[in-house]
Amino acid sequence: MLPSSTVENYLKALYQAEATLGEKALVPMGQLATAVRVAPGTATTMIKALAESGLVKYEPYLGVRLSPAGTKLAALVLRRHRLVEQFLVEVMGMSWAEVHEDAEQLEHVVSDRLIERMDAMLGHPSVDPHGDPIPTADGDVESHQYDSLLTCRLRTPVKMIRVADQDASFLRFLEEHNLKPGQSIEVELRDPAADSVQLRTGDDHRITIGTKAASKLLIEVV
Amino acid sequence: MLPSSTVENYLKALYQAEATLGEKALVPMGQLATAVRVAPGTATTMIKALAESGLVKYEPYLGVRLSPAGTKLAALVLRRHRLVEQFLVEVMGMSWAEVHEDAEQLEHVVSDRLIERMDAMLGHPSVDPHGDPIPTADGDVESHQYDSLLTCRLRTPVKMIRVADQDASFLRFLEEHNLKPGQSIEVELRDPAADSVQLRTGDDHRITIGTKAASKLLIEVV
DNA sequence: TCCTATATTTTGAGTTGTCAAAATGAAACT
DNA sequence: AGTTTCATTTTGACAACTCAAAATATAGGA
Ligand SMILES: [Mn+2]
Ligand SMILES: [Mn+2]
Ligand SMILES: [Mn+2]
Ligand SMILES: [Mn+2]
Repeated sequence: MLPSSTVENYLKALYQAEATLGEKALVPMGQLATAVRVAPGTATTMIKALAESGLVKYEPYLGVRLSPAGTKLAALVLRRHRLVEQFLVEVMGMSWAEVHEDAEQLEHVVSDRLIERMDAMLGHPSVDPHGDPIPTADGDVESHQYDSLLTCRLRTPVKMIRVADQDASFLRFLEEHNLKPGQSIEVELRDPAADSVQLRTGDDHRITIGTKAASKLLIEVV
Repeated sequence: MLPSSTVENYLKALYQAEATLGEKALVPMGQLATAVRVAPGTATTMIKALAESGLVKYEPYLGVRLSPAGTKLAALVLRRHRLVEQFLVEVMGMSWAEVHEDAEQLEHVVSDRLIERMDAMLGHPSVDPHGDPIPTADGDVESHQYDSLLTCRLRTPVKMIRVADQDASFLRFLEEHNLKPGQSIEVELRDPAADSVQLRTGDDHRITIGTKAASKLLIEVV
């Protein structure tokens, strides 16, 4: 049985939760329910079924973890999602702020044939428009641990790598200020009292953003 | 409530059945059930629900017909289907023989934004790769009545316009012999006893096909 | 240890879409 | 008119997914 879109969404949510929570941690049911926008009891029911079919390991009252099979399936959904996003931006000229919603649906219906065609047309990209890594067709991902503009050293040239947030208005804001993967940046000042971070971008613009926003902008020292 | 994929498939099937059956005729439940690949009783249940929501007119024991609202909805599904097919062929370089299956799924999830973007990239095409007309965004279609290679005059130059069959292996066969919309053709001979039709194509190839196949190739006198 | 706040599971129910098989209607043929 | 045939509808059931609200478990504080 090939997984329904619903199942794919649960698996993908778990995969992404595990990625931010750390490998060994169990994902709490509440968090999963929130992620897939469903009542807590609904998530419990679904997870028991997924455990039954071997896609997750379920520990009542503690949480869930993907099994190896579930992890692979989730990675393939993520591969489709990200390749579609990259395609919508690079080939169809859509804004990186608006591709997420479309990809959320398309990820469940694009065939292998189609997704591999997109991959080829894009020259086998390793990251999507937001800098998120694209899993291979076998489900392997290269996952780095990046610093953010909140944690990196001050007055040190860094390069933006990835945005860890899909919110459309946030992405539009970033686009307006040229804060996209590849951009060179320096953090000039952090003001904990003001909850703010002052940046200078490679094209010599100054912007001040909140610490929450800064933590979403992942970077690498040049 | 926006229609589910299931509802969209029923509406589209009705639309296409009405097109071949003739405007005023009711579509028999059996034919509809076959088209959407469902048991007869299932179609009855579904149609009663659609009648309830005003998308079809249902005459028990006689058949169904789309309401104006249902007709418009169906035309928009068909618009998405055909624009997607055209996109897959023209932009993604896929074969016209393999795009139907993908379009069958994509037609239910491509957003308005995305479909209009495709339409623009393709230069607002009026037909899809099989020569089927693409409805406008308001649901209007230009529907001609074409002769086929089975009904046209012998030894008279005609131009191929449309293939009235989506079967992949048939389409591959046609592709192999360059029998695509736009191709010039002449029917040299029809042999009712042999159930065959002999053709000469514009690029001077001779092919003999069955009458059933010939009836699927729609043409226009040059 | 007892109590309380919070997360999780259970229960009962509803929706959508489906089938197989029985019942029924319409039509066609003696 | 009576009977057979075929399409259609009805019935009863099930699978997948969901919710609200009640019941229960866990963990942290008193
Ligand atoms: Mn999704
Ligand atoms: Mn992304
Ligand atoms: Mn479809
Ligand atoms: Mn077509």
